[in-house]
Amino acid sequence: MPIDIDSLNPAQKEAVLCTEGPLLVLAGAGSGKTRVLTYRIANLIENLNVAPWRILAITFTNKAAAEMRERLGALVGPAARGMWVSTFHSMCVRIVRADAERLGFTQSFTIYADDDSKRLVKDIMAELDIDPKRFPVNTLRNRISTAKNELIVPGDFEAQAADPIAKVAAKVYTRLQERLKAANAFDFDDLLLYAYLLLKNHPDVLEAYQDRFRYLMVDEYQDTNHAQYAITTLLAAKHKNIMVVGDDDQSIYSWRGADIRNILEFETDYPEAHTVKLEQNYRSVGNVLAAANAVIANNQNRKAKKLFTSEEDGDKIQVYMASDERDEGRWIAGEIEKRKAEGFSYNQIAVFYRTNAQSRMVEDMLVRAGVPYRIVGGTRFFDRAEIRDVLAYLTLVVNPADDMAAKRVINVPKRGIGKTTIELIEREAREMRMTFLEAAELAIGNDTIRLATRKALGEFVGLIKDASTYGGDLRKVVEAIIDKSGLITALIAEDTDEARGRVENIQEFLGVVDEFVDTHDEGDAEYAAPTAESSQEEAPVRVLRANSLSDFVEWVTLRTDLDTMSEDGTAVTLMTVHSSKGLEFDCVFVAGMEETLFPHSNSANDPSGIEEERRLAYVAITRARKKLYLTCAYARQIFGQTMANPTSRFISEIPNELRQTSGLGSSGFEGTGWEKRGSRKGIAGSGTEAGGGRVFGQSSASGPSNRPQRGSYAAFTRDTGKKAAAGMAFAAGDTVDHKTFGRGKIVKVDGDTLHIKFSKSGQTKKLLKDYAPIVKIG
DNA sequence: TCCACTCTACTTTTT
DNA sequence: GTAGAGTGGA
Repeated sequence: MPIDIDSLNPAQKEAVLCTEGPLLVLAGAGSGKTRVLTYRIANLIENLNVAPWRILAITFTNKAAAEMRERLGALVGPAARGMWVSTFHSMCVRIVRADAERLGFTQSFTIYADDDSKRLVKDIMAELDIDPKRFPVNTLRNRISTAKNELIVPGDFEAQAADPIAKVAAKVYTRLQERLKAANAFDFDDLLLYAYLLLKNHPDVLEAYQDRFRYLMVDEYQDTNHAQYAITTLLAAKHKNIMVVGDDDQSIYSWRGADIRNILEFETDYPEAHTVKLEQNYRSVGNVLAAANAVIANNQNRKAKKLFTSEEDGDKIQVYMASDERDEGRWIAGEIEKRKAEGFSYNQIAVFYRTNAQSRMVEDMLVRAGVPYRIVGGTRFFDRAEIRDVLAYLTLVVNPADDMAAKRVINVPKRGIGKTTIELIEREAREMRMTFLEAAELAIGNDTIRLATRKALGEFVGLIKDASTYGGDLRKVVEAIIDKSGLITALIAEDTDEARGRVENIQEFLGVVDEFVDTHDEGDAEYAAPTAESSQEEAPVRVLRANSLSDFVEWVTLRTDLDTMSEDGTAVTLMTVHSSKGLEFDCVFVAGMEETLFPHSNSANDPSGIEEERRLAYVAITRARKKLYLTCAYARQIFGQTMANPTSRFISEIPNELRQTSGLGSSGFEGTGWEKRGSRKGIAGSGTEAGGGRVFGQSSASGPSNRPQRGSYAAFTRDTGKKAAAGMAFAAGDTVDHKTFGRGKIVKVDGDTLHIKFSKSGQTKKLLKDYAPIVKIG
């Protein structure tokens, strides 16, 4: 299939045809950089006869990788399969896995997701007797993470630790690495760190990769941190065929260690580098682009460039000043409906916000307006307790040395193995230098423990051991493990809506298994890492096998909700500005455009912080193809307190003639309808009979069945006149449903105070009728 | 050992 | 306003 290079503009063409030597592509937002990347690869394969497996393309998200693979498939057909198109993290897993023994790990290592590693750090702090009040877990973790991203190993970190926090962090860091190694596990940062160390310290390994990958391409280069920079530099050192694509104006991850200098100084690193600027924007209408240019022009530290378009001007940027966040959400919902009536699809509309916490009110208002939506990020599917439990079981089967996983589920569901027993096992494990699971097995014969507990231990250990012998169909294996774990049985026994929701989530998880099996069949494009021993001409071998539990666990740990964002179903997309990078929508709303929120107060103090916030604003604006809305609220509840903050400077940085302002009392919304009714949560619930849609706010732990992703919008249809609790009449004898306490009966009404006896707890509580999240159901 | 209640800190962004 | 940790009672 010949590729049509003439369809590219001159700058794009230049980037595609410049295949040898270092190349820096400065690609403005919407300038067709993915097209350039894919065409460049296709050109290498089709016209220059480069073997696909000599090409390495690195992206930041799995979604971007998948998209690129798909586009390449369309351009070059099956040849695309031999290529490594992956994220930094999955590439590093592959590299590290191939030579795990050299790093002191075994091939069956597992990866600690964020909360696992946090638990581990807490554990270590307890072990080292560190006061979490003086040294907050997250502060220490950030220090350690930064160190790892800077490729500083514990020894060096300890040596250069100056302040008290660093000294403590150094101790924790040292112990953390020991514990991780003992658990045969890596955390996210370790994947990069160890991949680097492997390449750095083993010249034979490095050479194998250098010879294998003659052409390197790195997307979103502005977001690379030092470790990623060092890895690519090593890989490219021999042949110097490295192309990096990025936009310094879209660098929004410096807090995560991304170093904008990597892109700004590319030309210093490679003096012979060729540079191409892509400045024609094919995405946005003129006014949107002009607004973006105007905002970003306020940044000092950037490479000069100015995007242009041949599109028409389009509508002005709409600025809406709401009275508060409720009004803001309501207005957004109303505008969405108007655009929908004009023919926009919900799929092409997105609402962005700076912080996840803001999503609540927007969600609430969309629910009330009957607008279907899906949330990307925030309380993530894979972070839900029940899903993490299932994952812990699977992880433990793959890697029995994973102590965090073992401790997580040894008493989930409840088996009567309590704190005392767990501490005993831990002590034993430490003294005998064995894994937690081994120590647990040993404890079965320990007659200082109650017989019932020992029996439970035996069952638990037995179930993990048995599970490792299961074979065959992956889905069957996973189902069997879940079944034997007793998780579902226990949840069903709970017999609450919440538990039913959790069961649903676990069932949905099985759908994820199917997805893995489906996407890792014949058409898969993942190939084995070369090891130092393997000959470089060896035919590539696929490594992510569709029927392998360990491969599934790896895949699932490295994926995020963003990757799961399904296209099916029609719904408005809600997400943080950060998650929006790389996406585009016809119609974009950015909520919360106020000082202290956006720019966020945490960034207000230093100029570089403000510049990053401004880049974030730039990213948000440039996602819009046709229509852009910026909204702010005069007053907003932050932390339960009402705050009034001035309008974001980013709004005033947009020239007056490009924007159109409305709001603040002008729309006559006062007391007109559904948006005013009731307290924020729970009131819109349309009854709570089994199967009825509960519409309680999407709080992470309490509403497992409320996750509005993946097409489950049934619960989010328009609320047809259920009364709010405020103003609702209650009488003794009424049955009500409470958001957290479940069903209860009103035993007494005392003015505004309701005395409700809840059947689940058997307790009687006093609740205020206007504020309690309750619905009358009979 | 488990449960329920109280208190506190939290909210920037995530591969 | 809320999730998580910590505490004390059953």
